[in-house]
Amino acid sequence: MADLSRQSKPLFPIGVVQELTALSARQIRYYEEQGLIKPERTETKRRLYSFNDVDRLLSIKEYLDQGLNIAGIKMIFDNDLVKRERVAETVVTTRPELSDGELYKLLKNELKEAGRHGKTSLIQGELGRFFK
DNA sequence: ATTCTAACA
DNA sequence: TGTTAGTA
Repeated sequence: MADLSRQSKPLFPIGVVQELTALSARQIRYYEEQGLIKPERTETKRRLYSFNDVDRLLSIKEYLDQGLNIAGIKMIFDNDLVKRERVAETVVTTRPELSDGELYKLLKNELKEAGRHGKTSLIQGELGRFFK
């Protein structure tokens, strides 16, 4: 596990995230209050966002102008976590002959796709009607 | 120069 | 959500 730590490493300050996501600092901090993201803090309380946080913010923006509210987005993220765990469990129980290295490679790709865009399109449509 | 928290003519 | 005030 080397690629994972890179994506979750706290790197950029809110100013950079603002440009990367085209979101206002106010919005970025607000989504944090709502529990959608959890950036690290420096010794002096300044926020540091990871690659994953930025990716998350971009997803939030998409879901938002698709008509979902904070509650709906929370459910989608929670559901993504369940899906990731389910995928991992499935692979492990189905192919016990895989070496750790092979298993890791499979999981890394599966998790990346599931966490990104695509696997959520189904539930996305459902939640859209109840939380907009 | 930047970011942070809190608050609202 | 924007914006502004007073800091760190």
